[in-house]
Amino acid sequence: MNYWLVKSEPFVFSFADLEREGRTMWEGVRNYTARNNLRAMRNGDLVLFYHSNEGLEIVGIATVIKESYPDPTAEKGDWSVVDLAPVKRLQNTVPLSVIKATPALQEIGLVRQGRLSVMPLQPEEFQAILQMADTSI
DNA sequence: GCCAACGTTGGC
DNA sequence: GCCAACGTTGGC
Repeated sequence: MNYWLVKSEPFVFSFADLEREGRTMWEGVRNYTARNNLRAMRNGDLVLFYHSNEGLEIVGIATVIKESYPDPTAEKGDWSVVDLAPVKRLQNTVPLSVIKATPALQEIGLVRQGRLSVMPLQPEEFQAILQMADTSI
């Protein structure tokens, strides 16, 4: 089991959209590091869902339901997508400001590499965030 | 709206 | 292969 975090601008695609649609193809990643992270995802991995630009907080948990395949929206280049489904909304959302103020979370990509849109999480980071969210799987 | 961080592109 | 110029992301 691996743990991940993905970012989405909620006015483009929000966690509520994911819940409404039941599943989604995580398309449009055009960064090699992020793409390689998508390719390392396995069915059943858990994915925290972060709202960037607006909200600036982790709002929910998703899971990988289809491992990487070629991005049909890519006109050129070697890009990948995975399919995600919602697991549950967090009881309490976890804001970036709180994450930044939490010593145990100083190493996560959200803090260290602000622009990366798909990043791995250490199991203990994932668990710490769930605890802060008062949420269990 | 600004700007820092960082990735990509292209000239040499 | 280096590096300057440029584009994009995303927090503030």
